[in-house]
Amino acid sequence: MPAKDVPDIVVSRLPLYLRALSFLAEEGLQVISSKELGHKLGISPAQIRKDLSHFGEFGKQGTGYNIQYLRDQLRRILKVTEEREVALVGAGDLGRALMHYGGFAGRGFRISLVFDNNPQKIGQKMGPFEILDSESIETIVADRGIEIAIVAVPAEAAQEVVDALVRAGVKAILNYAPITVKVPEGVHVQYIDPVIHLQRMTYYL
Amino acid sequence: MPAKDVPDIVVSRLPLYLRALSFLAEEGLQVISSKELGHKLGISPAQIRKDLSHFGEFGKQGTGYNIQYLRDQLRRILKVTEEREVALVGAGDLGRALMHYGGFAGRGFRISLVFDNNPQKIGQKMGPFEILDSESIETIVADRGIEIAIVAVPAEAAQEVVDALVRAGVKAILNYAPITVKVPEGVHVQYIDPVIHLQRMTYYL
DNA sequence: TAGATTGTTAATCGATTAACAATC
DNA sequence: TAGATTGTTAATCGATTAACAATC
Repeated sequence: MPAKDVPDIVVSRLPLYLRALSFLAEEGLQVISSKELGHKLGISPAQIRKDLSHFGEFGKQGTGYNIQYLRDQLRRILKVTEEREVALVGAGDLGRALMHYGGFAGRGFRISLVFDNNPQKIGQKMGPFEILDSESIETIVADRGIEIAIVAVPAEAAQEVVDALVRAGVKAILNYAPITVKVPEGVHVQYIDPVIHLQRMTYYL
Repeated sequence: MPAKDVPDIVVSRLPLYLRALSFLAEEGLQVISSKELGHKLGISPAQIRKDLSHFGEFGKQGTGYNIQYLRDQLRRILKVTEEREVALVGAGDLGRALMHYGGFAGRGFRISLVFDNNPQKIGQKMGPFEILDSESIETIVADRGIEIAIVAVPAEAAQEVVDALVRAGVKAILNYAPITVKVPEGVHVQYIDPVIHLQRMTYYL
């Protein structure tokens, strides 16, 4: 359904547009131009128009973009119109923080399973969920048809967890472990490592 | 000291090289070629060589790169040879997780101040630190000469916190709040929003 | 020496920007 | 209508890759 040859870098900006538009819609605003939106995001107006043009015509000459309409279109393009179930692996401090994070709701995601390999933790409650044994990732995640997972385990355990998730049919993994993991073609991985982000700035100090 | 015109995108990859090399050094390996390193990181060998060539000649023909040596050079280039003090703003679940995160030590950073604006929390202990009043960011961070901060507060409070940090002289901000913030020229911001990363993958599902 | 791999140049590829006709 | 802004084309800019002489 989506155009087959949209550059990844264009896709990577769409969530930023969506986030800004959702905020503007909450503020009750109706319309925004590429110029104004670009100013808010630090992106050129031409780039915003070009990015959106890969998916259709969403604006109106002389006026700009209807905020609610464009937001809804972006949700559709990014396939986050419904909340998708997410499996969380790792019930440490980070896992707990993610569990309690209020920012998933309304943006397309809902954590609905939590796994850990620590016998002390398995069977205990974290938030509304019972912590499940990591050994059961493959069967339970597959049964539930979950396609998205968040990995919040130590580096040493990450590849093994990712392998289990892949076998369970997961296609999108957000990896907090500070290691590059191997996945087969067709499985997507995004990385969050705060130290990497910090080191990207210290160069300029 | 660093070459003035190294592209940002090149700088952004250096921390990934450093992370991989540190891991390889811990494993006790001595030497690696651009081909092998590229394979581990999913980056072309030519790109690794080109990236490094912006900063000097670190390899040896026919052999590759001495792992410890290149690691040390990257630490120097990225200015993470010493541990730098980091101010953390936000003592919620995420702030606590960051506080307890063991991954900063040895990679150039050490959280050394924690702020929050909640009177219930101010004065309490979190980890080894007393939680300080956000009102005092400007004076305390400036006094300590801290240049790096992590913002882990709700979106509504983020711009205000960032403004205070900038006034305190902070030059590098890692922002976990789901909002694009305005900063003056010369102040660097990196963003971590798990939902953005997840939405970058749902497009492909 | 033969084999391997670097550092670098030139070619290719792709992304961003500028400009403007179309049009609301 | 006059003014504003889109969608798109073409030009520019920049990044990646291929190729290879140098050399360990």
